[in-house]
Amino acid sequence: MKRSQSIDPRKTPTQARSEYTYDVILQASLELLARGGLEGFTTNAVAKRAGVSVGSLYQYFPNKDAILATLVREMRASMRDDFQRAVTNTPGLTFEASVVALIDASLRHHLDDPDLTALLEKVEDELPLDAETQALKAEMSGLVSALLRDHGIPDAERTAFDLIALSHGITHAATQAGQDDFDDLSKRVQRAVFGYLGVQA
Amino acid sequence: MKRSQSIDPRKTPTQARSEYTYDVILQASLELLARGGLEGFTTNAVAKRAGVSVGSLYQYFPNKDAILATLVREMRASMRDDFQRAVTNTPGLTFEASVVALIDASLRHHLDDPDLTALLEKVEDELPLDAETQALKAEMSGLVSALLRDHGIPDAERTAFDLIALSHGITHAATQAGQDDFDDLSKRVQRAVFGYLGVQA
Amino acid sequence: MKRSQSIDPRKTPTQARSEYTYDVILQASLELLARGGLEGFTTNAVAKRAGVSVGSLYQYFPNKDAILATLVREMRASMRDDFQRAVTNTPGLTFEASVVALIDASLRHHLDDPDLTALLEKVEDELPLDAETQALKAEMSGLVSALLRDHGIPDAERTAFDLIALSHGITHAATQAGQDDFDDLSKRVQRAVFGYLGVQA
Amino acid sequence: MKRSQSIDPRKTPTQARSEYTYDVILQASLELLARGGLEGFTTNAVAKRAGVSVGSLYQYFPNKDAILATLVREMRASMRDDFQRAVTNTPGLTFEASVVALIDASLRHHLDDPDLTALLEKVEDELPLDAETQALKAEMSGLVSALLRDHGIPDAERTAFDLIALSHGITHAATQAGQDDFDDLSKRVQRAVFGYLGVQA
DNA sequence: TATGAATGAGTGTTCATTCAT
DNA sequence: TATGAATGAACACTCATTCAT
Repeated sequence: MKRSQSIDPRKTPTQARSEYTYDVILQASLELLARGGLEGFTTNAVAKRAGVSVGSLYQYFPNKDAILATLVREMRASMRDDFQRAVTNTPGLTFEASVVALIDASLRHHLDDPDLTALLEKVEDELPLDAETQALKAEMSGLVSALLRDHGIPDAERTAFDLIALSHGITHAATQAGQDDFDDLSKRVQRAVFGYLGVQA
Repeated sequence: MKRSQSIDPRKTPTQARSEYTYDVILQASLELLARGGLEGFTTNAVAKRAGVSVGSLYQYFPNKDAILATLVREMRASMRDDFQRAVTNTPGLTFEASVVALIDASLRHHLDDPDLTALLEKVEDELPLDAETQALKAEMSGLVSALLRDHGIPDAERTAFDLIALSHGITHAATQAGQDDFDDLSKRVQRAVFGYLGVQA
Repeated sequence: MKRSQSIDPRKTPTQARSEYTYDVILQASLELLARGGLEGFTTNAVAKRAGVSVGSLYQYFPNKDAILATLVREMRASMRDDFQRAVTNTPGLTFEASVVALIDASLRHHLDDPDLTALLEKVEDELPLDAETQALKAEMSGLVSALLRDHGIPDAERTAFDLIALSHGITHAATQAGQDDFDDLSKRVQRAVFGYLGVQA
Repeated sequence: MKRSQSIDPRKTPTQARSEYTYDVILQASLELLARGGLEGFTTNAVAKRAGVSVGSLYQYFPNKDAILATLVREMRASMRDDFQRAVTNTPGLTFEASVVALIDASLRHHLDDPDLTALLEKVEDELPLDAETQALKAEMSGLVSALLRDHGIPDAERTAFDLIALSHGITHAATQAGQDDFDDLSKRVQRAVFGYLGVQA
C-alpha cells in the first residue's frame, strides 16, 4: 500500500526515525487487521507487532480510530490514484474502454485482498469520515461523473453515484462469497454498468 | 465482538409472562440499536430498557449475540414473507411487474428505518449465520431465481445473485446518503435491474 | 448410599410424595456431583436433573449448602453404621481382627467411589459441621477409642485420633493417585496402624 | 472455580517497579487468603488490598488461578528447600535423626500458619498442577525415598509415598483440630513413621 | 523522544434465592 | 404444595489511554 504525501497525522514526521515509526505502526496495523480482523486489533497489539511502545503509538496517532482512519484514507488515496490513471493516462480510449478500465481498477483493488478491503470499507462507514477521505471519495466520484458528462450522459452526478454503488454491490457480494475470477467478475460488472447506461458493452 | 457457542434462543416461550418478557427484550434491543447503534448495546442496557433483569435476559438468550441474531432472523423472515407475497399473491402479473413488486418490497424494507436496517445487515455479516437465517436468505434468492427461470432467463442462479447484489448496492448507498424518495429509488433500481437483464423496463 | 432415618431436613417428610421428592433431589445431587464435581452443581441443575422445580428444592432444603450437608451426613451415617457392624456384630474377634475389620470398612467406603468420597470429604471441611454430623464422627472415633481402651491401649482417645488421621492420609493419597487395589491398600494401612501401635500385625 | 488456559506468570518482572507490583500482589493475596479464605478472594479485592489496579494484576497474572498457583508453587519451593537442608546440610546424621529432621521441617511449615497452609494444600489439589510445582513435589518425594534407599529400606518409593501420606494425615487433622504443640506433634508423627518402618524411634 | 507500567470504567455472564401464580 | 420466571449482586477479565521515568 502506497503512502500518499500529506495525511494529517498528529505531527508531520520530518525526521527519519519518526517517519519510520509511523510507517511501521501502519504496517503492523494492516497485518493485524489482515490476520484477525478487528477482533485482536488493540493498540497494545499493534504496538507490540510494530516493535514500538504504546506510548510511541500515541505520539503519532491521537487514538485508535485515527490509525484506522489513516488506513482507510490510504486505501482511498491509492484507489483514487488508480482511477486517475485509468482515466487520464489513456487519452485515446473510447468511452467503453475507459469505463472498463475504471471497473477493472476497482476490481483489482478488491481482489487483491478481499477480506482486508471489505474490512476497511466496513470501518469506513463506522467512522466519521475525515475531510481528506471525503475529498478522495469525491474525487473518485468526480472522475466518473466527468467521464459520463464528457460523453453526453445526462444527470452525470446521480448516474455516477448509482454506477459506483451497483458495482460495489456486486463486487462486495461476490468477493464475500469467495468468487475471485477477475475476468468473470469484470464481465458481470460491465453488464450491470452498461445495462444501467442502456449501452451495449 | 466475542463469538460464543450457540446463538439460538434458549427456550421457546410458551407461557404468557415468558412471551411478554421475550418480546420486551427484543423490542428494547431494537430501540437501543435504533438510537445508539452497537455502541451502547449492552446486555445490562437492554435489560434496563426492557424493565427486566439481566438474569431474565439470559433466560431467553444464551448470550448477547443471540439477541442480535434473533433480530436479524426476524428482519429476514419478514423480508422473505414480503418477497413471497410479491411473487405469489399476484398470479396474473407480467414478468416486469413481478420484478418491480420485488424491488419495491425490498425498498420498503430499507426505507422504513434505513439506519436500523443497515445496522442489522452489518451485524448479519459479522455474525455466523444461524441455519434458519441462512435458509431464509436462500429462500429469497430462490424466489428471485425461480422467477427468472420461469421467464426463460439463462443462468438464473447467478443472475439472481447479481441482481440482488446490485440492488442492494444502490439501496444501501442511497439510504446511507440520506436519499429517501421511494419512487425515485425504485426507478433507479429498476433501471439497474432491467439494464442488467437487457430488458426495456 | 443408604438413607438414615432422621436427618433434620427443613420439614419432616411424612407424605409419600414429599419423601419421594426429597430423595429424588439427593439422588440427583449425588449424580451431578459424581459427574461434574462442584463445578456444575447448581441448584437449578439439581432441580432439573431431579425433575423437580427449584421452588420445590427450596421447600426441602433451606439452601444449597444444606443439600451438601445432608449428603455428607448420610455418608458419615453409613460409615458409622459400617464401623458399628465391624466392631459389634463380630463378638469373638481378636483385637487385630477387629482393627482390620475397621480398616477394611473404611477402605471399602473410599474405594467404592473414590472421587465422590474425596469430594464429600472436601465439602465436609469447608462447611460448618451440623450437630448430627459432628455426633456421627464422634461416634466413629468413640468406636475406635473404645476398642483401643478395651484392649488396654493407653491414651485411647488421642491414639484413635491419630490412627484415623493416618489411615485417612494414606487412603486419600492413594485413591487420589488412582491406586485401587483393595488388598494392597489394606496391607499398607494395617502396617501403618499396627506400626503406630507397636504391634506386629 | 473456572479453570482457564495457562497458569504461569505472565511476565517475569525485571524492572524495579514491576517486581514491586508483582510482590505486592502476592503479598495481598496471601493476606486476603489468610483472613477470609477463598470466600473473599476476588481479583478486585486483591488489587484493592495491594493498592494496585485490576489491570496491573492482569499484567502479571493471566488469570485468578495463576495467582493461587504461584502461591502454591512458592509454598512448595520453600518446603523443598527446607527438606533439602534437612537432609543435605547435616552429613553426620543417623538415619533416625535425618527422618526426624524431615518430619520437623514439615511440621514447622504447617504450624507456622496452619490455616493458610491447609488452604493452599486444598487449592493445590483443585488446580491443575503446573510443571514446576509437580517437579517440586517430586523432588521432595525423591529426597525421602533416596534417604530410605540409602538405608536399605526396600520399596523405597512406595514407602516414601505412604510415609508422606500418613504424616500429612496426622499433621492436617491435628492442626485442623487446633493442636499446635510442636513437640507433641513431632512425637506422634515420629511414632507413626517409625512404626510403619518397624523401627524403634 | 521513547518506554511500558499503571489505570479503572466497563462488559458479558452466572447462579442462589424469591415469590406471584 | 408446586412451579419456574424473575431477580440482581457479584465476578473475572479487557483495553484504550495516561504519565512518571
